[in-house]
Amino acid sequence: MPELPEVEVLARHLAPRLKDKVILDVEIRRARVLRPTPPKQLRKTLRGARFAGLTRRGKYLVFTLRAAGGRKMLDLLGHLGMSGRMYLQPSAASLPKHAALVLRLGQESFIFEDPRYFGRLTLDASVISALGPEPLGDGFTSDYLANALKRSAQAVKVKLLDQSIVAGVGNIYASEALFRAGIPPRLASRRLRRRQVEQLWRSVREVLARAIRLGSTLGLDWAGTGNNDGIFYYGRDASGQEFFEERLQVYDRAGKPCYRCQAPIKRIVQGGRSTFYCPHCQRNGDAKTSVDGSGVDL
DNA sequence: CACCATGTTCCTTG
DNA sequence: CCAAGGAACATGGT
Repeated sequence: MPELPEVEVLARHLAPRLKDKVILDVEIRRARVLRPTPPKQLRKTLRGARFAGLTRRGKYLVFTLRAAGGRKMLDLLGHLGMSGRMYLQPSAASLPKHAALVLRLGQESFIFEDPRYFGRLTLDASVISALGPEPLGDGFTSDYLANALKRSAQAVKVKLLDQSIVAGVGNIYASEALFRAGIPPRLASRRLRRRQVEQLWRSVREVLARAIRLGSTLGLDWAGTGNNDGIFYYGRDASGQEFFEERLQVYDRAGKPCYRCQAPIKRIVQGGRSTFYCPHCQRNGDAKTSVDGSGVDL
């Protein structure tokens, strides 16, 4: 379930529930997700530690813990990969099939499950330093983006997925942001005009901010027992209806009519990943390409 | 059976 | 040295 908005909503959800909880025991069921931390070290470090804070950086969760007994603080890094989930459940409940790691907190247990085991929960925080600025933070300006794009011949869509340029944009919101900005995904990033960079910069922020807002109001079922399993790309509301208040405009809509112009949405492959776009709304003409250039709306 | 999937990392090629 | 492309990771859904 991962991209910046989902991770952000998850962090907000978990933070107050984990605060001050003590890790009584650690069950490692798939050591692969700890990489590169050795299981023994993780167990020793976490046992007796107390949750102090939870933040997000890019698509990573950063759990801050106070080490057992001492005043030493440590960071535990979480990443959901493609299919990961993290949630609390009653300790007596049975574990999901693909539980990778369980932290026993008393009445409740913290579960990290991930069918594909691409996700991570590790003491190695080195990856964080390679991340670009937070798209919703002050470090991400249109000047910064212009500079980051200006020398590369790589397609702008591929560039948006580069976590060292901006942290947290994934395959879904990259397509969404380009649609909103009216920019063709195959355009070489160095070919963007200044106005397009500006629109892209704004669109990235708007698309992510809207998704966070949507996810914050859904009443998600983090354990995945119901319809709303914490993924809010797709999903249904309480009555089983697909909720569709202006959600995804192009992603996974190949062949369906563009909401803006009715032209069929196209799917192409870039860097081995699907890209969806509207061939009519996202042309490189100079004129009125922006789908929505109005309010900043954060 | 075939193909697709929200992500990252490693290896090869140019 | 760097940029770009592709495979690998592992499982499930359609």
